[in-house]
Amino acid sequence: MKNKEIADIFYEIADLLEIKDVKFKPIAYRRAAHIVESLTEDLADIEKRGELEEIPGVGTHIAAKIRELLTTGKLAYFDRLKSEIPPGVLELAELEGIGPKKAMILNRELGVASMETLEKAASAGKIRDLAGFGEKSEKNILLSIAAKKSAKGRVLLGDILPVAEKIRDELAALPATRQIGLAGSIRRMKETIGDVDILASSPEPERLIAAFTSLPEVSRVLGKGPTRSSVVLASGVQVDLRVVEEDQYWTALQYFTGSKDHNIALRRRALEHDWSLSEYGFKDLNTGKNLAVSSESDIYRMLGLPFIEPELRENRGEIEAAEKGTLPAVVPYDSVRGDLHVHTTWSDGDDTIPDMIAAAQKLGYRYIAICDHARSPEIDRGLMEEKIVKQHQEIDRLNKNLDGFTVLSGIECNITTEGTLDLPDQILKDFDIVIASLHSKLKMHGDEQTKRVLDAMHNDHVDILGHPTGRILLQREPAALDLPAVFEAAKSLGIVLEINGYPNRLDLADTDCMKAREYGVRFSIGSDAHATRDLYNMTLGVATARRGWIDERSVVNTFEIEELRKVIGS
DNA sequence: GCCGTTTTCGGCCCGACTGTTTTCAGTCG
Repeated sequence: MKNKEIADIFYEIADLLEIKDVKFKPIAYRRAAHIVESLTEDLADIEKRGELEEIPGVGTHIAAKIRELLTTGKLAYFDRLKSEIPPGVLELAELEGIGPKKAMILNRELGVASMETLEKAASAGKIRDLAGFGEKSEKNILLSIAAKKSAKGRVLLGDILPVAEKIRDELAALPATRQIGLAGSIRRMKETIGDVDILASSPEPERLIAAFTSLPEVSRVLGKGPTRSSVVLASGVQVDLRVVEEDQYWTALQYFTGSKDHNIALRRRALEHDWSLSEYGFKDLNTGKNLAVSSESDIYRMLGLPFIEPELRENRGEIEAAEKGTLPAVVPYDSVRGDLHVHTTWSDGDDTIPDMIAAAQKLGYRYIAICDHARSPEIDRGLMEEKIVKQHQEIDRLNKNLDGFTVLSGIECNITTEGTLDLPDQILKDFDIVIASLHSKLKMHGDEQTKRVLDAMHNDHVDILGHPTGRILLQREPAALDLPAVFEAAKSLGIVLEINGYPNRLDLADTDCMKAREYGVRFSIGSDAHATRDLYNMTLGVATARRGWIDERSVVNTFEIEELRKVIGS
């Protein structure tokens, strides 16, 4: 049984215990689940060494449950819990405004066990008579059900980030606004976003909130108070605005950036100093006085820690690493010198090579690698061999007239089901850079899939493994690869692993980056641009690398062209 | 159920908003 499956069971146990109104255990299970999920080693291996109990958050009882799951694949305690909770109650508790308590009351009093039966009961006016409910809650339940039905759930960071930035900028322009910034998961640059958090300070919070709720993008106002408001956009995305006093902005920004687990860990730490940390600041519990803070760095410094970048705040060991001074200096957004994965009209791109050069120069890049697709059964706009010669002639011609900028001739090859590439070696040798990528048969069995990728990596001409797992966010699971074997091979063969910045790929994923970096491999961040506007995907790729704890020297496209050429042997 | 340079027992992050109440529970983030 894999770590992820065990973590999921612990998460569900936490939910079930919460429904049963058991105190504190849900926190313990959730904490254990979170830590298990972010381990870089298999629980089975840790168990073999008898070191389960040394995992933070895992004590005698949870360790025993991990052992039971590893050996039998089942957990009696989990099965018993499930049998004690009426089916459907968990589903009810997922509705906005319904928690464990109300879900249980609805089930007990009305026999409601699904969204459908709840909708019927609400429509029939049966809910308003229950103790603790009223007409308003009945109406809100119907609204929540409608919202749930139409909700797309999480959205891609790349889709929502520009929208959020626009709203932020609109509010920033108001006279009532002092400081303003994005917070929450969007500031941490998580690959998908549930809702958007915006934090502001203002001497006139009500005025700011009134402006916010009447923005043209807003389709429904969920709540509106003197310090916070929630709205839903026409796209179905929820946006929360909090307004605080100016001197509370930094602690509030830290607080609302999260993650929740990161904050809980920080607050624990604050309590060790007899301080209470909240969005309103530090409070000395002995004197009752507030401690001044004038930046986010101040908060970390007071807790004896260096500043922790928002992208790292996931409670994946960043606090411990910060404490030990082993936190990596993650790759800066402005350190990228070029883009190594760019398509053009030569294959399935929308813009020409000169267009892409001009756009790249605007971004301050020193080079780009044109990596159009090779012709494959899967890619019908890919390049035939005779066109490759012509493309190289164009690139040579363009390079002669460029000063301080280099166009590298590259190709994105498809890895065939047999683990070969779709171009012969005598052609591959003429490229500066060769990316090998999976585009088809992503559901192959794990052993076969891994062999296929490893075989391709053994081709001497391959420089980069493109979007290594082939996942499509919210759509397609990653291929069942033995990633440790791939990382090992990348290290020994000198193959660079791509962090693909295309909004629905972000592949390698942040957590895979964290694992890969332990092997000492190198990465390239590529936009996979199919048009000039896509070059901005680089930001998403860098964000993913940062979330994966990758430093600048591990990313080859932060190198100047001479050093890059040495790495890719061109 | 976990954890301990103030604890092996007694804590476990903390505040806003809503809708139900007539002082507060539940939910959310």
